Amino acid sequence: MGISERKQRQLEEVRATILKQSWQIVEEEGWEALSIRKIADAIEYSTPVVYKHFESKDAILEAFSREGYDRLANQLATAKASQASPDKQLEAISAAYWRFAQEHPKHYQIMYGLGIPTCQMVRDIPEIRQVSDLLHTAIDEAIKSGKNPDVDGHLKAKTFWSILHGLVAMTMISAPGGPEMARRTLDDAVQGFIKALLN
Amino acid sequence: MGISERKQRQLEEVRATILKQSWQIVEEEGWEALSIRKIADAIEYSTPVVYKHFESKDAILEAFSREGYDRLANQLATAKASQASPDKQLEAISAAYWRFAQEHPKHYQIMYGLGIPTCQMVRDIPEIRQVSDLLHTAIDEAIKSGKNPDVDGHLKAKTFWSILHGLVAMTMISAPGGPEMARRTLDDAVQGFIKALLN
DNA sequence: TACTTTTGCTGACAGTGTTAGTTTTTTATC
DNA sequence: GATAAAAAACTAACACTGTCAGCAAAAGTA
Repeated sequence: MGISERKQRQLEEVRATILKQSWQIVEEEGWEALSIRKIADAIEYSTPVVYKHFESKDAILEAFSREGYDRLANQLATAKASQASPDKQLEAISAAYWRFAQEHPKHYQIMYGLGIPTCQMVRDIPEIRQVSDLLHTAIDEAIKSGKNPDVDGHLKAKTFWSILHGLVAMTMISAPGGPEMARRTLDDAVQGFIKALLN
Repeated sequence: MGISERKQRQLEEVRATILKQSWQIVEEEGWEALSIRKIADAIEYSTPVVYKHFESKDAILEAFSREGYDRLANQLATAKASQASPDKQLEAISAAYWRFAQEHPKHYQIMYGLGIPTCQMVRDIPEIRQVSDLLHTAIDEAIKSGKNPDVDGHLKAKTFWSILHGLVAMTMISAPGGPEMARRTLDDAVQGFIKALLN
């Protein structure tokens, strides 16, 4: 009965090929150039085959969005683990966040809907929780280690995330002065935030 | 020879109607629902007429983007003028920035390409300079009034703008806890920023 | 081999931005 | 007022898009 297993394998193989070829199109021509027909052409199947694996084009975008959040969470986690003190951890996290956006701009764009029509419901993608939780715990730990342990961690986590995203987004849409200037801006903002956080 | 003047007037009238009807479509159905054919239908002309007034759909989007930056600049200017001390001015500016995004979310979306395919070249829209200049002078004045007059104004202005945009963008794409929570986050971040700015 | 199920393809629908070519309307001249 | 010239607007198409119903082909089962 290994026959249905082979079918299963082939099915997932096609699914993987769809994602792989889609990604190549996105990297080469950008998100707006990604179309179902182009995907079908690349995987050498007809268009309805794509719909056997993904309910809609939005579902494909969502898959990449999830993948992006997953990778981001991992990179933030290793960055956090690389440091001992909570304030150094926050610095490492912000650096990793920035690096992720620089190295995977296409991913970042769908994740945050920067200039491309995003799949709605970005919010309830479960992979986002990983990132959210990580930031929250990092902030909470930093607060505990600071001189003012009764600040609102939820509020501070939101602020932190907003600062990070704000700088990345502004850099992506205006992109002047190269990433050098933006990187210095990020460091400045994060330093100020941490200082205020720890009192 | 008032005949060509009347023509001119009629021409600009049609142009204004295009923008007006387009805006109504956007408000009612969102940016992704705005199409040339729908505009043509609304203004009761055929599609090529739209192209007599706007080179492309992107040009229409750009017009709204410019309008948005123009209004934002005005609102920030009056907010700034409402306060005397530089730190209060920064507070007023951030509040006005927030208010603009809340009251004109559709405008904000094209201006910063949040989830909609933006006209590229967002950066060299001249109206942006108004906003940019205003923020820079406000920051510079605050720096002069502070205890540390040799901090990098350009850097701080970028940070300030990024914080503002970051909070607005995060609120728009995730939109949890209502604007109440986000507003508190903004106040917190801005307070921290101003404190660090003035030393 | 005959039947059934799965799989994939063709072709269509309704929509998009954009433009070439043609018709209608308006203007100026006689 | 009729007529030729210029301006304006329209029709129809091209090349796309996401999506899906209906049909042909291949694969599995008996």
